[in-house]
Amino acid sequence: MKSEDVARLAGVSRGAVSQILNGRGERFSASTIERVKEAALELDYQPSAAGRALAMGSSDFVIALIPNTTFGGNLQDIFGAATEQLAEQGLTLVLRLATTTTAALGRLVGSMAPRAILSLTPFSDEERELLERRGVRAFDPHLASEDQFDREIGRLQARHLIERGSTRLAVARLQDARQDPFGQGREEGVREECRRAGLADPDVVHLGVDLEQAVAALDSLNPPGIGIACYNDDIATCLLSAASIRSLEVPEQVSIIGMDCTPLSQVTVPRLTTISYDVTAPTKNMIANFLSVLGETPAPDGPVNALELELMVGGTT
Amino acid sequence: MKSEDVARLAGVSRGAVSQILNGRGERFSASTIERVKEAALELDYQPSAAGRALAMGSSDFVIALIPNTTFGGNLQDIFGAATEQLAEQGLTLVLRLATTTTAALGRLVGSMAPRAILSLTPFSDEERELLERRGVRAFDPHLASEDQFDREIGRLQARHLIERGSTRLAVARLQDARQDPFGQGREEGVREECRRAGLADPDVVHLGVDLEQAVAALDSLNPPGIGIACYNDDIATCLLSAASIRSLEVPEQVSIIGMDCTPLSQVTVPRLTTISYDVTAPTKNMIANFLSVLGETPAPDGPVNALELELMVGGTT
DNA sequence: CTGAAAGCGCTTACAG
DNA sequence: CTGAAAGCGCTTACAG
Repeated sequence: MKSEDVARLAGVSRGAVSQILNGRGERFSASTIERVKEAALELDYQPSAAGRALAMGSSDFVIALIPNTTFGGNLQDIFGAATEQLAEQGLTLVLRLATTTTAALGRLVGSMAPRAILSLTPFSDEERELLERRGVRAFDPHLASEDQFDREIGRLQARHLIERGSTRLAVARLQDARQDPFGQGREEGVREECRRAGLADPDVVHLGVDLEQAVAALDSLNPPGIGIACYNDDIATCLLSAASIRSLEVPEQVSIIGMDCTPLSQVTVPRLTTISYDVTAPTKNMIANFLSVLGETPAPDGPVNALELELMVGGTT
Repeated sequence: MKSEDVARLAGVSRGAVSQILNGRGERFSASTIERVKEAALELDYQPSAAGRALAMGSSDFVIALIPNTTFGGNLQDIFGAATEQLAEQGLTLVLRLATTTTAALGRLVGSMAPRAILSLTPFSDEERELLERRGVRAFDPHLASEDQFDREIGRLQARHLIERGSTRLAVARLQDARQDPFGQGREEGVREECRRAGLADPDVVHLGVDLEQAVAALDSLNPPGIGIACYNDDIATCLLSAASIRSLEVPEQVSIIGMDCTPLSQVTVPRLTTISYDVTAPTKNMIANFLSVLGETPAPDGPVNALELELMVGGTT
């Protein structure tokens, strides 16, 4: 099914088909336009992505890079809508696992010639420079300052723990450094609040989702009398189990606050205190941003940098 | 950076560059081959995907369809290795959210002309037929019988509960039918084992990851004295919390078995009894299968249909 | 053993 | 208002 077939059925040239189907057909008569569109529909014509890309110098692909990190929302929530919005603009959203090296990213965009590339995590300077050099538009959640954002999360956790009476804080980070990209910023946020409140610097423990590790980590913090700001809800849940094993009362002897507000975090006993953060929001902003840059949609109205954090007070603080 | 640049630098024609870089350059002298390869490296030459696709009639893309369902493994585990294996064959693996309609699938393959399409869930007959008609190779985990597989899981859960002394069984499925594609088969597996053991048919409850629902569901099963086979570990964890809220002893008064062996399921108190299933295995099989069909790799040795289920006995049964 | 030419399906100036 | 032609970057018969 090529454009020639459509042209023949509609009784026009291939050029006309192209113009009309791409919305640049003002100069054709209404009846011609109608005929061509019907022919395309009739034949279920799908323009060849390769043909278009070659002629236009860049493909209709938009690449979304998926980071290694696990994160709150599931892909469907994040990219389901975007896939369709972009399809309406004639663009094809494809997902790729985040490349490990900048060189690999170069190969990817070199061969695909995507219209744009989106990333759920900020691009490095090196990547950004490469993409610019190759003329590929790059978009990332691009918070005012990613680091600032993580600090804010840490501060929020710490403030809440302190409000609830903790006088000794700790930070529980992930053992696997690859999964812990935000740990540093959050730790600093907690430290800041400790100082502001005149408390000692927080102890820091690293652990995975593992009960033995959690018990060891908890022991090392010398409970009772500790408030723990956790990297995520999974870690918080582990520590909650560890407290139960050590027969420590939560929140009286050990306070715990998580991050993400995962579904499971809300079914623990007691229910976990955590911070809810809508991952889909910044992504939606990113997509809206991208579409507006394409000039095909009005600019997004909401501020891109809003920190949509909500404290969910449960029974662990 | 086009093949012409490489040709010029190496002092050969574009055709020669193409042949040599694609491994069909036996007929050229070793020194020519060397020169061309060096020139390509030197210029960091990336063949245009569009150019290749147009000339060859099909692109180098391999599409992997990601289902809506949440499932055990994370994407990185499942597709990280595959991305690289395919890259070695010159193929580009891209991920797409599973299309909602067969028509959308048709548009996708129509425009992308992928070399093959993989799906984590079996293709429907309609989809399979469409893909065949379009000449796109389709691969799915393609278990001996998907349904058979789910039955086996249900049976395994039920047998274990019965072994452990449960004389009254129940099945806990997901409330959201879209997330519950395997529920029916598993329920039947449980029912089968009940009959075989001379027990009454299992009660069936539907719930989401929600504590209130879990408590209500548990109440409706008239504990104590019930063994519950759960759709997944999240549901099992919910019910475990519900039992705690109702002060029911686990496993003495309520037995619970999950499915998936998620990390969090192994840090509950008591630790959840569940079934571990390596999602990456069938996917690896699928990829190996695909590569062998490409004729570029020896056929996979392992049986594709092995049911890699392992009972993980914890403290809830 | 190597190069020149045609063609893949599309779009876009350009000529009528 | 419409069509014929050139060109996008590649591969593949084919001619030398």
